[in-house]
Amino acid sequence: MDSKIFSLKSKLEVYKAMTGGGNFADCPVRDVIQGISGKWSSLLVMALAEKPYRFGELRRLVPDISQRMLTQTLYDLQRDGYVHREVFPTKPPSVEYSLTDLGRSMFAPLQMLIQWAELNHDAVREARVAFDAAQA
Amino acid sequence: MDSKIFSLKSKLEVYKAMTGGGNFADCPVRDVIQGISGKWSSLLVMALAEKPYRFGELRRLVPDISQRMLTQTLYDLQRDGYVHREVFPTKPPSVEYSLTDLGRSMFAPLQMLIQWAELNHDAVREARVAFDAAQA
DNA sequence: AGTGCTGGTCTCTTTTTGAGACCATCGTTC
DNA sequence: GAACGATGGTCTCAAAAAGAGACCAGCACT
Repeated sequence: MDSKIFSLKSKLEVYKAMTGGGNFADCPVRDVIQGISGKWSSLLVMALAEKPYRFGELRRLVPDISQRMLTQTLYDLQRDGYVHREVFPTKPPSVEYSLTDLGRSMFAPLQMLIQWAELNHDAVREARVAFDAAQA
Repeated sequence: MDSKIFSLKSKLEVYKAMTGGGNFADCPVRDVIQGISGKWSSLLVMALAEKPYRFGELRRLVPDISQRMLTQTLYDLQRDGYVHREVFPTKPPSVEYSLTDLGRSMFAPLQMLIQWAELNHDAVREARVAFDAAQA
């Protein structure tokens, strides 16, 4: 792990990085973030961070993903270089998905967000309840 | 900031946290993550981390968001407790959006991911090009 | 011959998103 | 005094994305 990702920048610097210096569209950072902010991407990266999985295993692990979205999300993750796909010539052929080095390096900061969520999901749930009560 | 979010857990622990101990559906961590993994959520949190903004300012800052999605994403962020909405009785009324304490505490780990993206967007772009070339 | 497992694709329906018109009110301008 | 712009939205309709489930080929086992 490169420790530089832990060296905090000022909010303004981060802001400029994401916006591309004042222009929110056509920004590479935003492009990368949106690539991993899909509904299933982080979940699959998380699963594969534990160990490599085969297609059917992932499907059983995440029961509420459709086969279609599993195929497509894995394809997108592979295209962006986070996931490696390997076909084994068994009968029938089996396919194993695993994180690449890039994927593992991305999982490190993602883990921070997951830990935050773990510590704060109560606060979020309470905020929702309070908000819905105030609306009614 | 609670420094505990920086104390790394094992991958397996994180995995169990997100899956709810083996069950990927009905998991509070996953619920929170999916709430902030929408297409526009992180972008708006980022903008508001710099300073509070008014509705129209956000719209001009993020030119490719529709008014409809801006309204709805801000509503969702407010409901989950990340964003505070304040109406000022000017003529016509103006509305200011700002991060709550919860929103600011969530922005800290999000920032890690943004920094990772900033450092690695070249690698991702190259992976895409290589993948597309291999497919053709 | 029938059944199951593999990792998908194809089609159809429902949900989500995007594009753009419309709205009420007030201040300013012509 | 009538037109215009700015405020922060909502409403409708079209397009895109996602979910549900049928289907497929090949081989093993019974």
